[in-house]
Order: sequence, then C-alpha cells, then structure tokens
Amino acid sequence: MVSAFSPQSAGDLNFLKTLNRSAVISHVRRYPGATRADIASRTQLTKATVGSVVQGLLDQGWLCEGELQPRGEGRPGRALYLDDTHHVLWGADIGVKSLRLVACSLTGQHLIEHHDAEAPTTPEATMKRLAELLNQLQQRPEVAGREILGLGVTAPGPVSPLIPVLRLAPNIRWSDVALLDVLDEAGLTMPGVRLLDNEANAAAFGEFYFHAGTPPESLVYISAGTGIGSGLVTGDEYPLVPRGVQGLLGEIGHTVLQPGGLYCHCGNRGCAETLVSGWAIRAALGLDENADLEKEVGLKSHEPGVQHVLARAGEALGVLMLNLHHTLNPATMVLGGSLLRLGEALTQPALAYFEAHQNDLLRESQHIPIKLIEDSTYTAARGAAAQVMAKAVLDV
Amino acid sequence: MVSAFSPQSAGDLNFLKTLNRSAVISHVRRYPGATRADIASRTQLTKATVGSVVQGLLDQGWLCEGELQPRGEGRPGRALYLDDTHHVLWGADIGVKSLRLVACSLTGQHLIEHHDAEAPTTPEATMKRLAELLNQLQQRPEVAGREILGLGVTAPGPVSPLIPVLRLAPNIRWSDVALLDVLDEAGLTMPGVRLLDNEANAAAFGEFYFHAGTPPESLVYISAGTGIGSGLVTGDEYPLVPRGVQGLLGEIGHTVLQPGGLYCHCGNRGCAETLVSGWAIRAALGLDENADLEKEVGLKSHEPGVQHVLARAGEALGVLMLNLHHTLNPATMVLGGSLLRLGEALTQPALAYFEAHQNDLLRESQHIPIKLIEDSTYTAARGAAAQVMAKAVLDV
DNA sequence: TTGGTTAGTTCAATTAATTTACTAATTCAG
DNA sequence: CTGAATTAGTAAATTAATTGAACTAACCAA
Repeated sequence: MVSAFSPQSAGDLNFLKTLNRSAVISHVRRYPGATRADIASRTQLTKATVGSVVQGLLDQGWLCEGELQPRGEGRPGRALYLDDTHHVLWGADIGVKSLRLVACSLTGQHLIEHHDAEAPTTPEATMKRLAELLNQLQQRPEVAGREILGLGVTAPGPVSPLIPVLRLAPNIRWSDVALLDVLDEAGLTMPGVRLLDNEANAAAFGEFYFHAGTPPESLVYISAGTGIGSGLVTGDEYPLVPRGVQGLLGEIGHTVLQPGGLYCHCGNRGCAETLVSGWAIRAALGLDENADLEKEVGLKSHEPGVQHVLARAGEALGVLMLNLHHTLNPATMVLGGSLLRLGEALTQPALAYFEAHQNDLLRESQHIPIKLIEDSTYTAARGAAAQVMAKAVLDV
Repeated sequence: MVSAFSPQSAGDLNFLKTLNRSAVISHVRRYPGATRADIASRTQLTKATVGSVVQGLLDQGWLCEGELQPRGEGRPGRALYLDDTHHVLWGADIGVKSLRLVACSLTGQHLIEHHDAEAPTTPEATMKRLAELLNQLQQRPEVAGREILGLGVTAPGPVSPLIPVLRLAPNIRWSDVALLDVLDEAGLTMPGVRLLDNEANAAAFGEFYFHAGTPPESLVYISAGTGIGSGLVTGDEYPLVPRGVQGLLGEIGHTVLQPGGLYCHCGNRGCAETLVSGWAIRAALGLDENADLEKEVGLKSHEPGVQHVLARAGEALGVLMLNLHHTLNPATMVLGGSLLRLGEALTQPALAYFEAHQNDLLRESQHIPIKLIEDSTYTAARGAAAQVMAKAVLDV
C-alpha cells in the first residue's frame, strides 16, 4: 500500500537492533508458534541473527518456547510464543458516559476489565478517579508481580499529534487538557510509558495489532457513538497511525453529507453527525439528551417511525463508509461504538447502501471485509494497551 | 503526525547505511548549503559518520561543495549542495489529452520540458510514441552525458499498489495495462529504475519532495481536470505515499456529495465528479465532450449563466476540500489540474466555501495554507521524476 | 601572537549482523 | 537398525557499519 519510502531520519546500530527485535516480535505476534527458522525466512534475517535476538527476548520474558514443530523432513523447530505471563499493559478509555479500564497480556488477553459507570466531570476529578482505580487494580492477583509496561489513555476527541494534549472533547466539554500530566498530579503510581490518543485511533490500532492471523494491510475503524470518529492504520512494513497535522485526521463526523442541511454543533450545516450519531438519533426520536438510547429503542422497536429513523441514520452511515472508502481505500473496515448496540435496524441499511453503491472498480476488486463489533466496550482501552506494547518494544 | 511506529520488517547493516545516506540527502535537499556540522546536529549522527557518508556522496556526484559558511565564532563550515550536473531524472505524464515529459536535475530543475499534444489512443501506440520521444530527447545537449537515474510514468487512473499495472483509466478507456512492460516492448532504451503511479499521487509527492525550504509535514494534492483525484504524502520522518489496498486511495471524485443526485459514469449518483470536473462543467455549459473548456469559457466569461455554473462547481470543490480536510487533516493542500486554468471564477467560490465552513477546531488552529497551481502542465511528470530520485537514493 | 571556538578528519574501538562450520534432531531408505 | 538426507539451531571468527577520542584546520578577537 505504501510506496516512495524516503527516510529523512537517520539511525544507529542500536536502532537497527531495535528494528529487528520489533520485527521478530511482530512475526511471533502474527504467527504464534513460529520457529526461529520461520522467522529467519520471513524477515530475511540470518539464522544467527534471529537466534541471538530470540535468545535476548527469551531472557527478558517477552517470548517463551513451546512444543516441537515437525516440518515433514528434517529436525523440527521449536515453537515460539509471546510470553503471556510476565508483563501487563494498561489501557484506559475516557468515554462520554463512563470510564473503562483494561489490563492486557502481551497477546491481548484481558486480565482485568473494569467499567466505571460514572460520567466524566472535570478533567481533575476524572483523572483522580482514574488514578485511584488504577492504583487499586494494580494490586489485583490477576496482574500482581507482572512487569508493567505502561498505560495508554484514550479520550473522545482529537489529541495533538506532537504533545499529549487533548485538544477538544465537545461531548464532555473539555478542551486543551494535558491529560497525562493531570493524571500524574492526581497521584498515579505506575511505571512504564504513558500514551494519550484519540479513542478511534487507539481502537483502530488495537484491531490491527491484536488481529488474529496476518493482519490486514490497512484498516479503518469507525466509531459510531455520541459522535462519529474514525481511526486509520496504514502501512505494511511500518504500520502507522497517521493523526493529521492538528490531530484531526479521521474526524469524519463533520464531513458534509448534505450541503445546506441541518445545523451542527460545530457551526456548519449538513455534517454527518447531524444525520447519524447518538445525539442526532435521540433528537430525531424526540428523546432527552441523556436518554438510554438502547433501552428506548428496544421498547419502541415495533414502531415504524423508529424503524424509519434508524434506517435513515443507517443510510447516512453507509454514505460515510463509502466516502471513507473512496478516500482511504482501506483493506478492512471495522465498525464499533455504542450505536452498534441498536442492532441490524441501523447496520443493515448502512451495509446495504455500501454494497449497493460501490462503483465499478470497487465492485470488481476483491470484497472489502467489514467487521461489526456489537460490544465495543473495551475496544478503545484495549487499543491503548496495544499502543503501549508497540512503544515498549522499541524501548526494551 | 505519525505515531505508534511498529516496524514489522527487519534490516541489515546495508539498510542502515542506506537509511543514513537518504537522511543526509534529504537534509541537503531541504536545506541547500548545509554544512556537515549542520547535518550532524539535525540527524543525530556523529560528525564522523556524516563525514564519511558525505564523502561517499561527493565521490558519486550526488553532492558538491560550495563556499565557506561563516558561523560567527569558530571555523566556518563548507556548504553542501545537491550536485545538479551529473544526473538526470525522467518523468512522463500520460494525460487525458496529451503526453508530457520532463527531465529534471537532482534539485528539480527542469532541463527539458516536452508537451506532445496528441491524445492517447491505445496503450501500445501511446507507449511507442513515448519510447520514441524519450529515445530522441535523451540525445539532447541539456542532458547528454548525465547519468540517467530512471523514469517515472504517471497515468490518469488508479495503479495497483503491488505491481506496476494501471487498473482503470476511464477517461482514456484503458484498463489493466502493465504500462512499464508495454513501454519496454515498445523499444525504450533507458537505464535506471522504472516507476508507475497515479498522476495525483506523483504530483503530491513532487510537491512535497521538491518543496523549497522545510517541506510540510503532510500534503494533499487535488487534481481537478477531466476527473477529480487526489494524492497524499504523509509522515515526517518517513514520508509515504499511501495508495490504498486497491490503489484507490484519494479517488475522491466518486465520494458522494449529493445522495440521490445526478448519475455518474461510475454507476453511482451524486458523486463529486457530477458536480465539479471537466465533463460536468462541459455538460452544464452544453459544450461538446472535447470542447476546449478554457477557450469557450474565456469567450463567454461575461455571461451570468457561465459564472453561475463555475460558481456552483467551485462550491462543490470547496465541499470536497473541506471533507478531505476533515478526513485527512493535511498540513497543506495544493490545487492543480486543468480546471485551474478557468481562474478565479472557479477557485474563488471553492476557497470561500472552505474558509467559511471550517468548524471551530479548524478555525482555532493555525491557518491551513492552500497553494493554487494555475499551470500544472508538468506537475505530475515532475512528481514522477521526484519519485525516481527517492527510489534511486535507496539504490546508490 | 595566543587563546577560544567551531568544523572536519583519522583511527582504533565497539557493536550488530554475517559467514562458515559445526552439532542436533528428525525422516526415510535399505 | 543403520546411515544418508534434511532441516533447526548454535558457536566462533569475520565483516561492516557507527562511535569516541584525539587530532588538525580555520577563523575571530584581544
């Protein structure tokens, strides 16, 4: 997918070693049970190099050996796996209506899940709550004794690409908060790396990174909740999460789908969020801003008016997906967010529009798989944990 | 702009050397007249490494030394420049209505420009013509004796991201052509690398690569001509041209701006190209498909109907730019393509819409510069030449 | 002229990958 | 059961890149 790779930054021997260690870990992550010989042939490294890199990772508890892998003729190789027992990755997702925490092992297993139903208030109070929770959860037996690689935090809004500052989160009325600093000031005691990212970016990265089997060459995650956002992972050899110069990459909720349409809280008219989003659907159904959408829709699911509202919103989601596809042409799309809980009444029209309106070239090419995550409660937090791992690998 | 860099591919010592050589060249390209000491401090390489890399590049004719650069106190450093005299980069742009060729030096100076007004017919005939032209132009004194680094070819349609195949070019009715093979079979005698890319991708890369001064951190090029396409360059340390899994990244002409709108030749309704593109404007003005748009509009520029058509098309372009900005959030946008020749009657409404409809976050952040290229005749060909250089650097 | 400062080179030292030769474990044929 | 063939992995010497320290070079100012 990527071409014209023209490095502007230099590296030393240590960088090279880091690069190769990261490549070995990536390979084992993608192909659990791979042998040293498998890794050597796929990465183009020599047997000797792979041997020494693997030995280092075994010593540090990143990898562990498994059974012998018979390969027809010849000596069988020794299976290698990510060692699930020595480390822990923490991810925290500051949602519009709750705080969600996850502790993951290196393979992405959830060791602890925690859902805190209190909606965020001020940044200080919320970070205090988060610090307390994390300080407590660290003691739990599921993670006790593990080396903590770090904490990734996600927020429902764009994050500055250069410094860990949440620029704007309209749905919780925060702006320009250096969240990681606030968190440290709130008394968090946790070693390792600290990361802050947008919720959709983190979710996209997690879906890519912890993907079972060979991951897609690129991936877009669409987060459909109170607002609409998206995150992109692109690049085969060097997967990246581009964020845009202002951290706004993927803020598709404010692409214009209906010039001259309804007014949006962003000041424009006809934004996607005026057609499909938690607040647009609540408004269209005449519900209160804080109404439990899933419950209300569940109660009235038989009413044709409700069906019609969901179908229209779903169609708008389909247009959004199609436009995003024409713009980014990802290998996979993943749909998540709280709106997915409204079920097929919403998703079916979206998928139908997407399928029906592909142009000739898209239709002729291979089918683009679309994954629906009905329950994405921990998707973003898990993605933040994945980012911690990707970062920690470079620091080993 | 880019985070969560998690390399999946490995490297050897030679890769490291290539990386550093590329970084040195990039630095001199960005900052002509830089000294070895400048490069060392910016790249974090040691003086010794920079010294030896630079010596190698001097020997091979990639760099040359200039005057002494006094730096206040201390010994002045020796200015370094890309050597403009030893190499040549070839770029060819297969347009909808003509063939355009450029020979560039390493700094992007045009040594030869050639415009062939014949519209493409079959791939074979067109490549025959191109091969003949190139074989002739190679003899010209402007480039005689220079080492040829290679040829980049651009086409008006999506190119497969893995193999150099033009997948579909509706405006010249080609599909699934291995253009570089056809070109070689047509008798081209030219050494060096061969590249094929989409016209907008190449233009975007060229605008980035040959940018005077520090290039923007990311850049989108919008090509507004017979159809509408775009190309993206992203990434600060490792600039990339993402192409999408099917080579369709940036095919924004078929994003839906008006659900249920006019039928587009792609089979959908309400595509951007039904509102703003050479053929949409010709249709709206009641002109023939092959009419000279610039001339016709020039003749009737006083007619209010013409003004209105251009204003409406311009506004659609503005929506497209805004949506693209919300999706990709590039540091710079560049507008090119033959429609730009229609002048302010088209571009002014586009820019006005873009400015007026930025949402709060965009407005608050720094102004996004938009560059208009009124005459983009050689922009794509020049971009293809830039891609040749980026590739050749890795092969030195 | 001398001391201070920055630029650039030289060369031994370091470090990571490689090469070559080796050992190890398995299958298969006889 | 034995030995040849095959593949996996290790060990040690080698190669090739960056590095560090010591050096020379060029300039300024007092």
